[in-house]
Amino acid sequence: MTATNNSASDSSNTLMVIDGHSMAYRAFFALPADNFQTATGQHTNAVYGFLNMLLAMIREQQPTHIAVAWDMDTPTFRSEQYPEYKAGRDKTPDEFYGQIDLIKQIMDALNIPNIELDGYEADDIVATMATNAEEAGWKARVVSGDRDTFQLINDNITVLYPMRGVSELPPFDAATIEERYGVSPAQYPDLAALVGETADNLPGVPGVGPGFAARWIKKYGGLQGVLDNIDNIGGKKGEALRENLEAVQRNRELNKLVTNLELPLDLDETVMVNPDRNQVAELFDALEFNTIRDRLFTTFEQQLGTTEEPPPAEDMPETILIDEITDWEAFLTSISEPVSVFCHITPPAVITKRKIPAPGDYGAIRALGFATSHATAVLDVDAASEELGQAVIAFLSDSAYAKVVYDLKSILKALATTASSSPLPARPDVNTSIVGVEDDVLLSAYILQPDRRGYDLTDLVQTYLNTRLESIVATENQGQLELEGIDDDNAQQLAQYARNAWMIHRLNEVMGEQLAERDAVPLLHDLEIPLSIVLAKMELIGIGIDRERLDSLLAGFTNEVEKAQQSAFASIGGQEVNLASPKQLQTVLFETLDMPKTRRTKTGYSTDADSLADLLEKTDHPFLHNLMAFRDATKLRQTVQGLLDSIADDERIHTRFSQTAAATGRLSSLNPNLQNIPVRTPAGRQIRDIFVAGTNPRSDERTTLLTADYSQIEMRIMAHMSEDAGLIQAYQDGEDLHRFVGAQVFEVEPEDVTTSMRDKVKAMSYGLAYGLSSFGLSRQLRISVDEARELMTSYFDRFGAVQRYLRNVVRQARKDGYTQTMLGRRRYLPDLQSDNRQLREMAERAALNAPIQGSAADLIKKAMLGVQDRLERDGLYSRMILQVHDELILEVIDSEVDAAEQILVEEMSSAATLKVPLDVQVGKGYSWHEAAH
DNA sequence: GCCGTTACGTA
DNA sequence: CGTACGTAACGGCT
Repeated sequence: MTATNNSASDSSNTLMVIDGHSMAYRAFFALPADNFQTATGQHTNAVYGFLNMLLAMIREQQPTHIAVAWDMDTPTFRSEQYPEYKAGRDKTPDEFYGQIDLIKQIMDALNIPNIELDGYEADDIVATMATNAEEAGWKARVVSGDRDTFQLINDNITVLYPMRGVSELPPFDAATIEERYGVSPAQYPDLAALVGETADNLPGVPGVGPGFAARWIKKYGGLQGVLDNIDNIGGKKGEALRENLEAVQRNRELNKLVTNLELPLDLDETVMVNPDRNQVAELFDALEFNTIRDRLFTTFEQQLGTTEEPPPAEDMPETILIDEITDWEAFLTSISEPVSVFCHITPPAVITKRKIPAPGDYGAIRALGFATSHATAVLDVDAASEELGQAVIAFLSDSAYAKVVYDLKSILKALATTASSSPLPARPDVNTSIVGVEDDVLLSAYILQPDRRGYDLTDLVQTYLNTRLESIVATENQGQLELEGIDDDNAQQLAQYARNAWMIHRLNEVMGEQLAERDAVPLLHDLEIPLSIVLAKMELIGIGIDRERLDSLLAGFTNEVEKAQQSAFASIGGQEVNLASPKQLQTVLFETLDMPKTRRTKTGYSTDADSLADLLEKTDHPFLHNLMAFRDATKLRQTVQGLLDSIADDERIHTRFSQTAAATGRLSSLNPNLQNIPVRTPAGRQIRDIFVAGTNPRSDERTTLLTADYSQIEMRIMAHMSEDAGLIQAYQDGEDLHRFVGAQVFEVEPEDVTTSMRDKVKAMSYGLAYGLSSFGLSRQLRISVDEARELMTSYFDRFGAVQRYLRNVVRQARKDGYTQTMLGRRRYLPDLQSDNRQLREMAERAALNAPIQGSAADLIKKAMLGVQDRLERDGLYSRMILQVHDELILEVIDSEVDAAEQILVEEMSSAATLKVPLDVQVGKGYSWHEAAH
């Protein structure tokens, strides 16, 4: 965007210049600070109010140019002339702290200049700019809560003055001033000088208000006239005027705004341009601003004349439409480098009632875009001949052609299930459907930035290429199909797919370089990409479900919910409240029943399980017991209902493993989440019992579930990384770790370690990797903070290397800016440098945990590749179906149980060679519950 | 309908 | 005032 249409003489230009501090301060008092706080305690009410005001002003005033003027902390000519100037003001509230700086950062991101000038106030900058604008033949709009700016008003300059907080900013023109004060704008400072300005600590003439002052000014034509006739003014007020003559003259000098400052930038440089979306997104993420984000972009787009034209694909080679086999052959022969392939996958059907994708539906590939550095092409699958379809399939499975894709796993799944009637018939063999994938830019982005929130192609293009992809087509990671910004014309849609392929091509170039720089290429090539293929298989296979038992569980839990609810109502005298509403519960517990207050939350007092347990101890009220039973039962019912809704047509559940969700490198599971199926309570374990061994398509044999989990993987990784001799010895000797540690810490013989001792050191050991504090430990163990502190001290006395390691992890992370796992997976933690203590300490705990949790994730991912490879190479029919962080679940046919078990143990325990053994425990059974050991 | 909050399941 | 996740319900907002 250039300023070509905004030359300095253009009379259609409107400059909006804002007195930043004045507006921020108004916004601060207009919105409750308590309601605008980030998780880390930074207040944002002034920032939010300011932005809202800014957007409203852009919409209403439609400026072509914007600038924000700021006061500096340094003395001004006014304070030098009159030291009491602005003295005696109330102290700025603590909650205001930091908000000015945030606003300035946002202005930077919006490419709106922040202007400040040593020795002058924002007002003077505002005055100079408005005057300059007028001289250039522009209009000017001054946004300020300082009435001194009224003196600037004329035909071309209007002041927008905040009323009712910052929600209304009516324009003040000459008529408004005349009407309100009875003087012209030019005379307003005369009036103000007589009346005085409390806010600036400028007393005027006692007893003289705006009314009298206006009358004098009218009569004598201005302050000068008043002073010339000072002896003709009678009465007490005349007397007072004569006595305060100096103050009035001083006031008039001080409230005169400077209009001829040397500014650090030209008017033209305030032209509105597009915001830096990345910077805005980053700031808004930190500020937890979500709804205002779109409003901001829309406002800017509308004001700037809608669309940013430049197609994101500068330098993009011309696109050819492939609709004949000869086109395809010509395209192929021209290729001498990896081909970027974009697959347009129709989104799966959605169950409208619950807004979830239909279980087991992975969509179909309807179009493909292709790109290399010198060619782009697009192919409409529906319009393709069978011959052309076959040619594409051959290309995809040909390892001679290297490929770059976005979201390999989704493509493999769609390809595996596309209807056989399509020119692109189903390619159920995930091993061969696409071969030669050199990069999946989705996975590359994850490795480069594992704590991003979204990895939509649009977002990646924005971040890495700094361009916009107007609309792109949905895949698994994007959610929905929307083609905004282009018309229905099929050709245009197809062109978009080619552009997407081109973007993938360019992303690959940029990201490939970054990955190479940080030696992360093996992590992509040898771990994440092959894992994507394994995960695609696991998702396609799914896990067997005993629907009948699940149905009866639902009935049982529903019944329990009902019973608990009735008892709960009965125990509070028949009052019917919504037990699922924390708000209503608060009323019952803390008002009706007048129970002691619990932990504070944002909206009142906590009613979580811990708090209820505390209350039960204190009050022994039956309502609490019933409420807890209700909570338990609803949670279980909800889990069961969720599972029932996710059963696919093959009577199995196909969870989706997200490979890009967890910042530490772990997988996550969704739709449904099979990584949080209950296991601790008997009722919960009933749910594990409905996950069963199902039928194997290649065998008539009976099947069994085999589970294998790493024993204390994170503790072992800590022992390995810290090289703590005691811990390593204990693991090598195969001792009961917690008993061993307990014996050391409490200085008793291992056989004399009591359950209570063991529990304490166990909690401590587990807590270590999370950055547990003595306070946290005391809470968890329900012991005093002193006792917890003693426990920690004697723990670290015995295992000093662990403490040194943990400290060192944080220190190194602070130095490097990131942590690293055993396979070199990085997590960047900029907050380690934050001034905000809460933020910084959170980052420190994350730094502590990330290498441990992340290395464990690395290990099991590596093990999964090993297990899958062995199963296939050994020709087994058994299949890996689930991963739950430190556990793998296989569905094996009975004749392969021993072989599969051996593979699991071997591959999992050899995933890495540590200074301690990697113990793997295996269990088998018909159900997941039975297979637990 | 969207979104933040609260609550709770897992490793 | 212990890390990492996903899901669901409520209730205020648009």
